[in-house]
Amino acid sequence: MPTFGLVDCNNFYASCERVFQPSLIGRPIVVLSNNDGCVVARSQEAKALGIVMGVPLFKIRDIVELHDVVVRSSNYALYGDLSERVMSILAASAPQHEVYSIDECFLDLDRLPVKDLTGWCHALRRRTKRWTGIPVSIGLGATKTLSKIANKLAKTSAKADGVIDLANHPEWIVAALGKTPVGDVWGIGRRWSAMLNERGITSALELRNAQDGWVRQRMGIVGLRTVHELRGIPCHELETQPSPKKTTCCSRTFGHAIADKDQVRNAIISFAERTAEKIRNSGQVCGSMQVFITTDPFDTSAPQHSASASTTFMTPTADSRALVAAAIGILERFWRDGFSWRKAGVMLLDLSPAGDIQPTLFTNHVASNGLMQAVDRINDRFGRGTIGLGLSAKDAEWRMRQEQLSPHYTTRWQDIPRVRMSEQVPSGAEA
DNA sequence: TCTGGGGTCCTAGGACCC
DNA sequence: TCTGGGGTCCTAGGACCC
Repeated sequence: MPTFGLVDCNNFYASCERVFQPSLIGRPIVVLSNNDGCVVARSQEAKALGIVMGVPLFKIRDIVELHDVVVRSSNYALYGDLSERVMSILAASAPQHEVYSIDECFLDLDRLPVKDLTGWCHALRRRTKRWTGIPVSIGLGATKTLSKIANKLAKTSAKADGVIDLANHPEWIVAALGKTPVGDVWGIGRRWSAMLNERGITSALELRNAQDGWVRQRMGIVGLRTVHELRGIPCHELETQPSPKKTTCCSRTFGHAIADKDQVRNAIISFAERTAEKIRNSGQVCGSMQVFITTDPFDTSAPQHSASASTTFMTPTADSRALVAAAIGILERFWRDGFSWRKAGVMLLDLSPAGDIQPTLFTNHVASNGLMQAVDRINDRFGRGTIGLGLSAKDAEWRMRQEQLSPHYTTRWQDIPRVRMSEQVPSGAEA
């Protein structure tokens, strides 16, 4: 029987905010989405106040004021960097591992020369906390799905102290599944949860006991795999090699709706530049591109419309100039006056390794690659957007709001925290 | 007033082929 | 009158994840 471990950082974004600002410990914190729109992360204290995931900030203004909730814009530079630190500790502890998301990592604990797995997990928790400041919980199970459930229980059970092993305690499984709402099972989202509830299946245990044929018919092969995983039959392997992306996307909701074509074009241009940087960074080229714009679905008084179109490249490319030109061309094709646009995006599709390009007679890859490499190096060294195609204004109206942004403590020299020494050191000394 | 962004996989149906 | 069987590829849409 395999043993999967799932390490999950507790309230990750909120915990990151606390690492360099310990005065936030014990206080309710919410972290907002881009544009400071919705709540995307909450500290335990904020969850206890009844603030739910995804709620728009303006709907919880009263709670925020009444309980003095700390509000932060999302600081992905900080979260990404702390994530890498946590993951490197996990990688050193369990060589066979899969970084599953910014705050989660699956571990293969089978071949570990360890007798007391629970003790080993507690030690790993302590080490991660001490070295990074980030608290984690660890769940163990015979499948990924079961390790997810174990992890969730490890977070909520006071007795568990952050670690629960369902793999070596099969006698706990029925109770664990019985108290897990079916919607909390990995792979069961809102739609399926509602459908299952309607049919009297409310717990993970009831889902585990459902008939295969029925599950296959209602939820397809994907749902059936989840049910098998609940029974301890692994259907999802550990993926130790991150697989290359097949698509990539850059999209934004604008600060406010925009009717002016030039401004929308400027936004599209910078999205196209950003996606181009992304795929060059991963050593890929794209075979086709899609551009889309939509009006504000929440503004019921305004006429609604969404438009999108795509184009295919004769030779796959990652050249900013080619991608920006293509994006502008696509926008021209579907642009319509008379609407106020609220969101736009550029998607690159059919990504493939840059080395696989079949050159044609009509493109000069060597010159293109050299220029793009120079651009990327300059931006890497002096900051994103230092140089570009000179078409997109820095202070454009569509740029996102980030009014509560914490410093980039670990990734920007001028933001490095300063530590003031205590009395016994001459005043003014800083480290 | 104010509502995120970036991905994956699967399936059904249509076009087309022999 | 009576109109097969088997396959591929592509796309749009729906479900899910963090």
